[in-house]
Amino acid sequence: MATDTRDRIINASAELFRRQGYAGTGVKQIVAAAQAPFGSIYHHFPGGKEQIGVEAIRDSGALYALLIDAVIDPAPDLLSGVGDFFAAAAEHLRDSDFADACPIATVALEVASTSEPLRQATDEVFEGWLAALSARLRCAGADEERARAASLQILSLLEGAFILARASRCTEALDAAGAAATAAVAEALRGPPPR
Amino acid sequence: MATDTRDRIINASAELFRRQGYAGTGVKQIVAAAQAPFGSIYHHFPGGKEQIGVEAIRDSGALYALLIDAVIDPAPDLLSGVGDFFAAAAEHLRDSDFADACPIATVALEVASTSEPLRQATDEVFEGWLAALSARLRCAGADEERARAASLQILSLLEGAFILARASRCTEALDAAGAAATAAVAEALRGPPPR
DNA sequence: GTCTATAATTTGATAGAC
DNA sequence: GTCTATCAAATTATAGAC
Repeated sequence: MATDTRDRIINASAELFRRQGYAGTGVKQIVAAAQAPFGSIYHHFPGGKEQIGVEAIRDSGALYALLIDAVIDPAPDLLSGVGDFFAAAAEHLRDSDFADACPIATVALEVASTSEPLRQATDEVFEGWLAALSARLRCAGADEERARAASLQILSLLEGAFILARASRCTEALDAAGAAATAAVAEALRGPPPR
Repeated sequence: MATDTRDRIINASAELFRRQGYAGTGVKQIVAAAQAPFGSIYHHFPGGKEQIGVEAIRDSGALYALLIDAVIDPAPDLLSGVGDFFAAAAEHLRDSDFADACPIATVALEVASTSEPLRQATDEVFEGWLAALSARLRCAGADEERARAASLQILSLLEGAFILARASRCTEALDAAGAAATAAVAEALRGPPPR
């Protein structure tokens, strides 16, 4: 199939970018991992490495959004769902020898000041995740403003804890962050405090 | 002076790594920014780029620790001190056109799975910051366990919010994270809840 | 010891044979 | 349309002139 090669290239790129970053991953390394001939890169992606980057970021973002659904939605309530997600993230990180954390965080930091197309792609992915989180908080009863703030806090906690966990090769930070994230959910659902 | 060149190389490297990451910064770019001749790199740093990386990470870490002191210690109490730090971080980020966030986060993610010496350097820097935060929380009355957890939460919030802020070119995430961080401080100082 | 010139390799990208 | 051979430029690193 013709598009099969294309998919393999995107998947391989996404995985490599997640672990080594954008600049640290060469196009040759990508085609080797995707078991694709070198020239096919520029047949399927006329925009070269940057186009691959944009598509890999979007693809990773959509896939991770599905993961969020899959872990949070089966939980009895949002509070435990968020807690479950941090626990699952910690487990997956350990199982991957501390390689697989956020699929786009490394690239996001690398390209924030060096490539507008890539920066925008990471921004859109983050905003998508935030919208999904925020919608769930609103469904659970939080008002718009609190839902947005809590979503930002939860995602910040997750992303920051991923950094500390990968650097220390230990999931302690994810445990602490998970506790703070569930606290943020509880706070958002508590509603405006009586004064 | 002989060591002056060395310092300029480290300073220039630290600045470039902060904005573009480790893999995205070439040795030639470093010597150009440091206004140093190319050969002097390997005179002062026989270990090459990786040695420069380790020293730049350590140097950045020590400098940022001083900044933490400078912002938090003048505050009337730890709670407002932590709040001040997030506000100062947001201002500095805006002033640098969203380039200057955490000095080592980008590198930390890049090297976590690719270079043990660099990974260890980032780990030590993070642990140093956590120790400084934890000591302040203990001074303010938190017990050891709560001080450690709150420190991890605060640093995770800061690092994660930096990612979102750089990607979105907007400091909204830092504001939300700052609020959660002060809440974490308050929680840690509240002591064990009566049961 | 400072620095230039260059080595050896790898980078992203292209041309053109099949 | 698939893939090989190759390009020019950039990469880290070294040798050796001064």
